[in-house]
Amino acid sequence: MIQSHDSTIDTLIEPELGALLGVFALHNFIESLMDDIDSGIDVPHFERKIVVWLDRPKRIGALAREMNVLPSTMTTAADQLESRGLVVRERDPDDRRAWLLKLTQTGADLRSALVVMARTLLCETLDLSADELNSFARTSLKIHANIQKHTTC
Amino acid sequence: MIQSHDSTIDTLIEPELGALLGVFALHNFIESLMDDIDSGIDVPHFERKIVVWLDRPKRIGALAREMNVLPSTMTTAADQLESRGLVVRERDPDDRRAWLLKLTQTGADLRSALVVMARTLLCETLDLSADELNSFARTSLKIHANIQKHTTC
DNA sequence: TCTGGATATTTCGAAAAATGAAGCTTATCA
DNA sequence: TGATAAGCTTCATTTTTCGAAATATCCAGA
Repeated sequence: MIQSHDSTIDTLIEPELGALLGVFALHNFIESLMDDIDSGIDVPHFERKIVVWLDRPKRIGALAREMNVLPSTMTTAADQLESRGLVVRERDPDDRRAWLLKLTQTGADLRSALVVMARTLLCETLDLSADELNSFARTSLKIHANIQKHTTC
Repeated sequence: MIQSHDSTIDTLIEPELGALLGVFALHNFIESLMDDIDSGIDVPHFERKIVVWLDRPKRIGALAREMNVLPSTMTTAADQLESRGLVVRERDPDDRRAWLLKLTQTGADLRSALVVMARTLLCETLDLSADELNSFARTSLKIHANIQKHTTC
């Protein structure tokens, strides 16, 4: 198992690569924060993520694509959220095959609590300046919008 | 299942919230890109992610914390990577309990291929200006560094 | 208008992934 | 020196996700 030093190399970091790792790190950090926050809330982890993603009513299939899971996985999670009164399924008026997941008031309250607390911890913990945060948010929003273009239902 | 409109509300988006969603979206987007890229590479998904995370040799426990998984999960994944010749385990010279995961040349080659291709697709697909990308990368690197402070082994 | 192909979601068994308790070794501290 | 904590591993169990098949709906082209 132990080999000589010559058979391995150290890799270099380029700026964009650092950006990727930063995004990964931030994503994982936020996830671990969310795990910590709601140890008192009996909602499974993935379902909690869905609640955060539901900034507006979305189709099950679109949400699955955004979150990089299969539709069948999203179906199961939606069942869970629905049984807990956090979302309702509504027919998409534009397409009778499709369903919209929409937060209930209970779901929206949970979402607000999750997001506000995660965001507060994020700003305090990561020590970004106002400029950095605004710029990061602006680019991040643009990225989000551009990605939506690629996954629009 | 179908309820009246009065029982649900629409939520508003604040900028920092958009930033969070952007990060989530970007993370998922990169992951789906990586899924697409290496359909010809017989390495499971999580193990591929580990390869990207190994910008330098890291302890199994530290890596597990960074990636928000349990050490036992990381052990299994490391076994896989080792059996494929992508990493080697080396004793941490500072602590004989601990192991460092270090990329082999094969692992480093795979990492370069994954990262370069993902980054190229990222820049072309998401249409960021050079300023936006550099600023995003800079903040992202800072975020990464700050998060490392919270998970240092 | 009709038809064939594509799409949206669901079901449910199978597969994959992750957990978590227990164990061994090593490090730290009083 | 002894007690406690930390790092990693093992392996049985649980959880999560996949994926094939099915049904309903949509849509473009003939």
